[in-house]
Amino acid sequence: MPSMKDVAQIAGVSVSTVSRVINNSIPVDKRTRLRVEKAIRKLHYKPNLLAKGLRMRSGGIIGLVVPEIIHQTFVNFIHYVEEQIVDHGFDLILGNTNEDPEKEERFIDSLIRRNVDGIIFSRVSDQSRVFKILEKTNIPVVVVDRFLEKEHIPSIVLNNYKAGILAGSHLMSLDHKNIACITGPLNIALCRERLKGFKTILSENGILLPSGFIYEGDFKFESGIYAIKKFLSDGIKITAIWAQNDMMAIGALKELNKNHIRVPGDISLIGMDNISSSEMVTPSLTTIIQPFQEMCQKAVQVILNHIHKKEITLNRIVLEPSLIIRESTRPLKR
Amino acid sequence: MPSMKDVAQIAGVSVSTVSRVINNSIPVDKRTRLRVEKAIRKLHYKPNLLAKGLRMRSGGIIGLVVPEIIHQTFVNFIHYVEEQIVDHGFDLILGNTNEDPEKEERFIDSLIRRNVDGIIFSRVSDQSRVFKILEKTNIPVVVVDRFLEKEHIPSIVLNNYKAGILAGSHLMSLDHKNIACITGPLNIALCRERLKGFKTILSENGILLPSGFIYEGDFKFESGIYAIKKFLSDGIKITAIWAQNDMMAIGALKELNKNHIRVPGDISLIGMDNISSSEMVTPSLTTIIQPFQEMCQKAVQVILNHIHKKEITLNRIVLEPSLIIRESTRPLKR
DNA sequence: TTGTAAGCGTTATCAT
DNA sequence: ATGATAACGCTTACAA
Repeated sequence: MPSMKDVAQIAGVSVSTVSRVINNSIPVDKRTRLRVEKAIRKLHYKPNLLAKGLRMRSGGIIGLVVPEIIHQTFVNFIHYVEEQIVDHGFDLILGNTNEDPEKEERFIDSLIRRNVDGIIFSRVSDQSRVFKILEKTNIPVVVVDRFLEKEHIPSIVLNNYKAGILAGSHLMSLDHKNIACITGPLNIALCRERLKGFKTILSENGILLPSGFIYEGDFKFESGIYAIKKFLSDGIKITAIWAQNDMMAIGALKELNKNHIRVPGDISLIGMDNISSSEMVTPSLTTIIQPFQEMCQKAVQVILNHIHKKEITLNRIVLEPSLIIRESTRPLKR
Repeated sequence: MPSMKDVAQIAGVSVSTVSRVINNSIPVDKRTRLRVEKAIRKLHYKPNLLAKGLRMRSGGIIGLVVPEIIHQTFVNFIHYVEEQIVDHGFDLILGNTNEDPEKEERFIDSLIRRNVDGIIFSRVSDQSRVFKILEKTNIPVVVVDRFLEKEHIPSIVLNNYKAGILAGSHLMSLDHKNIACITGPLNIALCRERLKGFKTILSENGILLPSGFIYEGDFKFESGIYAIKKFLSDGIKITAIWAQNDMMAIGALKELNKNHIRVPGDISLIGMDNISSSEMVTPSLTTIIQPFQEMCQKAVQVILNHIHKKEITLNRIVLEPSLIIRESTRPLKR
């Protein structure tokens, strides 16, 4: 690979001039610029990014930390973040932590040592040690899909409370009164938020959500299956279910099918996330949409602001969910 | 961030000694080593990877090029490659090309300029220009899920012919005789291979696959839907279908459901890939498994061999598919 | 065994 | 407007 030196030699100038025409940092004579550009083309010269990154203390990369890759939510994040990142001329280093604090730390460590320009987290745990490490580095950081309570770290989240409201309202608008909920892990704040919104809107309309009607899952397909098994064995009478993500909704659907309970004939089912599978199953799922793309756009924007303006404009950005009605919900028949 | 210089100063040695204890490249006195290690701990020192990469001409990263992120197949690749990569102490830079040659080139370019240690491609086009660029760099390269005809580039692929055999055999073992196939894009060699295997085993057993029984799709959900629509409007009589990936199989399932054709009651359906959705739909899908994890392991192994031994051992690795029988296929009722 | 110094390929500060 | 030169943080002959 040719270096600036080679270009300089061919163009008959010094390396500094080459650097100047490349970054047009300082005005340079038209005729020498032309000579340099010609040499660059001739050699197919491209500046080495490690050298540049070393010198500028900025590696030209952004790190994305996910707790899991297979999960559809994070696939969305990876997809949209990558899109944004490269649009702004950065490269993306991806790290999967598997919720393992040690892997998390190793990855962050590696990023720091690469003079990373920013780090985007999705769904980190509140007590993650990495933030202590990052505090000393003034590397821009943003958390997607999770508020950090203690820290003053910029974050972008969905209005999860509102999601609960939407789900509840929709079901009630269809006259359902015996409603159950399959939640995500309730030690995750956003799940509690969702549930709170759901409960609130129901109770405002005189509908109770007894604890037996709530099943705490873990966002996985199997949770949906177990939830239905539980509801069935408990013998509770319901006509509608909200699962806090589509994966669990699809699990529920599967188990309902197995028990010859028709959706939406006998039970209306609503999910959340609008993952691609949600319109592939039969019946296609009514669900709550998270604006993943917008979330990622904001995340990158926050990072860029931080990089360029050295100042954080807005710490907490809240985006709104919306409802998409498909086949899995229908009015209660009397 | 502290540098070697700082460590050296505190330990009262030169930077070279520090470098030596870190890389234990050359024996160093026990007592000085201890002093250095203490200083390292005290400062929480970690070598800067850009400087190292610059000097060593090896960035400590591996690039992964995918044509699409959302697609389940590539999610699998990303997942398993990441796993392997970090296990071997590298970081992963992810690039999505969207099949756009320009994006492809920009990404490869960026990797080269980062002194990347190796590049893993999945499903590149044969005429991609990047290989010409890469030829001059002697950067280790490996292609997963695609043989490159012209080039002598190491690649790891599935025995797609065998996949066709497996699908066909299974269907015939269930006594099906009127069989259709929904293929991927037939300009992709692996799709032709799959079809060839399928046709071959059928014809060996006296079963023909008329061209009207073949629908060329594009691996997407919608293709499955269109295929069924076509079969139905053409009025062809079939009792079994092989879709060359699960996505299309699920699309087919959806459209069959819509037309009140029961699976597997009226039609047996078999897919390929074993994506997570394949066991979530009802009925769960009989499908052909690709050993994604093994493919990625091999890919990384090939890269590492190339890096260390400077010699390519094996150019083409072929892995075998297997069949998993679930609910969507059953013996033909007479 | 350890230190000195050159070099990896840039950018930035100073002169000129 | 341009050119030396130091610096970024590391590895590695070569000397000592």
